[in-house]
Parts: sequence; C-alpha cells; structure tokens
Amino acid sequence: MKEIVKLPTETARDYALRAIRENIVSLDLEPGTGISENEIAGFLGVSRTPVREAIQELSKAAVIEIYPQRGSYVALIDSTFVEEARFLRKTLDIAVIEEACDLATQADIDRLEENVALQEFYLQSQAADKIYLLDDEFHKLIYSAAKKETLHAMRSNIMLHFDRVRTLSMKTVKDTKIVGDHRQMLESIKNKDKESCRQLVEKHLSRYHIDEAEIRAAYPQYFKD
Amino acid sequence: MKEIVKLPTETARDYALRAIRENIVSLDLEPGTGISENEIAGFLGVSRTPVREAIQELSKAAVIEIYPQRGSYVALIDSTFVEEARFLRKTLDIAVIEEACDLATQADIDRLEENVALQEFYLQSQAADKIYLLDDEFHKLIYSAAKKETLHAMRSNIMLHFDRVRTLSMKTVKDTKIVGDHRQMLESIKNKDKESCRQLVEKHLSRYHIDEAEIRAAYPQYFKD
DNA sequence: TCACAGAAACTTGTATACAAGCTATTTCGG
DNA sequence: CCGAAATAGCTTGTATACAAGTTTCTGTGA
Repeated sequence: MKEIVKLPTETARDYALRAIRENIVSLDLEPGTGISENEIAGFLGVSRTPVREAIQELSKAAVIEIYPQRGSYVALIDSTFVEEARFLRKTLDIAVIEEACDLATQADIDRLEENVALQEFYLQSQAADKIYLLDDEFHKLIYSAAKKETLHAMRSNIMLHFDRVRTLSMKTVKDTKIVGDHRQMLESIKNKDKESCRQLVEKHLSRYHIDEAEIRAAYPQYFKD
Repeated sequence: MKEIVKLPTETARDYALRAIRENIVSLDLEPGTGISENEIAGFLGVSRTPVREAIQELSKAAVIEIYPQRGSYVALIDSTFVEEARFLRKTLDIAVIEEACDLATQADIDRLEENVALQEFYLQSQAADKIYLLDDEFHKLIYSAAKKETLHAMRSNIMLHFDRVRTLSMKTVKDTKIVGDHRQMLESIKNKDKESCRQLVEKHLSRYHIDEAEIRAAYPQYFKD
C-alpha cells in the first residue's frame, strides 16, 4: 500500500476512503490481498472508526469483500462487474452526452475546452497520470453540463471495477487516441450533433475493450474464475 | 418514526439502515426532520456506531444531510434528484429490459409470472402495500434476468428520491394501472419484443409523472425551493 | 511422527468514552 | 429592562475498550 498525503481540510473518514480507493485502483493493493482495519488504521495514522467506515462503503461497491470475524479482502477482478460497468457507460454516457448537447452553456463549453487543451498538452509531455485525472474530469464535466451530477457520483462507484482493468491495460498498451476522442466529442457537443456523440462514445468504449484474455493471461492471479 | 422489528439474522448495522430507510420512504420521517444519532440509537435499541454507519450511507444517497457538529436532517424532496432518478430509469430500465428479452431463461419467466399473478391477486384485495413490495420485486427480477444485479443495487439508492414522491402520489391518487403495465411488460419479454418493451417502460414512467405541482401544493413543506 | 486439544492471536461487530464545535439559555453587569 | 458574556447542553467526529467468533500455532499425548 502506497502512502497518500492527508489533505488538511478533509476528515479522517474521507482521507481513509480516498487513500484506500486510490490504492485499489492503482493496484498497489492487489486484487485478492487481505486487508486489516487495524493495519490500515496504523498505516494512515487514524483510528479504526474512520477506516472501518471507508471499508464499509467500498464493500458496498463490491471492490472489498468483508467476511465477518474472518477478514476482508480486495475483491478479485470479476468480469461480471466489468461488463456491467461497460453496459452502464454504453447506455448512460450516451444518454447524458445527448442531454449535454441540449443543455451545455458557454461556461460548460469553456471548461471542456480548457480540459481538452490540457490533455493535448500533457499528451506531448507523456504524463500518463495527468491524462488519467483529466480523463475522469472530462466525463464529469459532461455529466455536470447535463445536470446529472448525482448520476455521475453513482457511476463512479461501479466504475472502480472498470478502472482497475484500465490500469492494467495502460501497463501493457499505451493508448494515445483517447485524447483525440475527447477532442471530437467536444466538437460534436458544440455542434449539438447527438448522432455523432453517440458514435464517438461507442468508439471510445471499444478502445478499452482490449482483448481481456490478453490481460487475463498476463495477470491471471488478479482475476476471478 | 415508526417501529421496525429487527430480524434475528441481520446485523445491527443492517437493521438500522433498513429501519431508517423505510421510515424515510414512508415519510414517517418527514422531509426536513432533524434526526439525532443518539435518539435513533436509543429508539432502535442499538448503540450509536451502527446507526452512524447507516446514516453515513444514506447521506451518500443524499436523502440525509449531515452538518458536522450541528445536526443531521432528512433531506427535503429535491426536484433535481427526482428528475435524475426519472432520467436514469428512462435510459437504464429500457436498456435492461431489452437485454432481458435476449437473456431471460424459463426460470426467469416463471418468477416474473408468479410475481405478476400475485400483483393481480392483491389488486383485488386492495392491498396497496403488498403491491408496492411486489412492484419493487418485479423490476428487480428484470434486472436479474438481464444479469445486471449490481446496477439494480445502484439504482435503488437514487430511487429513494423517486420513492418518496411515489408515496405521496399514492396518498392522493390510487393508480391501479401499473399492474396492467407489468402484465404487458412480461408478455413483451416473453415475445422478445424490444420495441414494445421500450414503449411500455416509457408509458409506465409517465404514470408517475403526475402533476408534481399538485403534490407540491398539497405538501409544500416537504419540498425544496 | 502424527493426532488432537487447547490456548493465543488474529479478525470484524458493537458499545462507550472523549474531543471539538455549535446553539441556546442563563446569569450577571450596566 | 436590556445586552453581552459565560455556561450548559446539544450535535457529530474520533479513539478506544470489549464482545464474539475464526484461524493458527503450540504443546502434549499416544
């Protein structure tokens, strides 16, 4: 488990949640790893209570499995959840981006422009981690433009399963085309071209649909079944 | 707050979550009500810890608002959230029922048949509360047939906002047509008729789209803005 | 060496004590 | 009588103690 610095403003509970979550997505906490509330509490420098609350929440998202009186484990990557995440994106992302075509204000467009410009900048700098964060932010901005912030928060949880696969795929394949996808999506939103948006989202998703068998072969111990 | 009996199998945490949730949906805990962890813990006969964890989770779904060191309140009904819930249903429910057309097994069909039969039975008995539960179960069975159980769990949380409006609308309007809708949906699934499914879900949703202004006029103190 | 019993060391679940902060009342001074 | 400051009583946030149960190790006996 890698160290995450605690922000001065956040509560111990939010800190624990953020730290554990990032470690799971980055695979520093490997799938299948046993985790202990006491151990993590000691590592983060807080008590068991906030750590426990964070673990409870992540167990709701099914990325942590709790066996009472026996132990808790980082869930193995389950193709079922990954597929459900992909299904959600395929339906909800499309519906939301179409809504954004109707509702996006100039301020929304400006924020998206700035985000994509930064992505294009960091693409040249080879700063993959920066692009990763900007990617998340990009999709969040679209949900925000469509006035669907709550749905985005909901989406985030199940996306954890998808994000772990994304981390693995980035270790093997470096896909620079996603920034281009984002640029095209932004242009389509500006043109209020819903059909183009729909096609772009589907193409965008297909990029992550890398041969799962390949990743599974490289990291079999991370997968369920 | 009405009393909910604790099941012998469930943990104190699950009991607290279920009890508070049901009280919020039934409006026995009225929107805007101040709630205290200590008070609820005493009422339920458990300690603050499990009650606190339950409240934390409900605050994630935005049906409880927590103001640190000041107090927690049952959130007022916010049209924004209700609309997002409706939007989610309109997109996700349709996509899932179409998937169910392809994937439903005979066992899935049988379970749906039994459920709808019970709805039709209780419709004659005027047992609105039974139908309410069967309604939830019906939609859950469809998600199950489509192998999208995780998405259903996710859907449940944001549906809390929708469910409170449903409770209010049932106090004013008695809508017996929903059972007929369910019967038609089931037949369309059996016929694998996706287009019919889509139309039925949209019609089904429009039934709940009762003049919100009417409900708001009857219970203005429950609404935000 | 092997089998089994028992204790010790873990796990999570729950209860309680304490800390920090906000609110409202109460009390004292003018 | 009015106002301001102190205070008591609430809130949630966090830490810790205890309970119940599982696993693992250890020692003892055959």
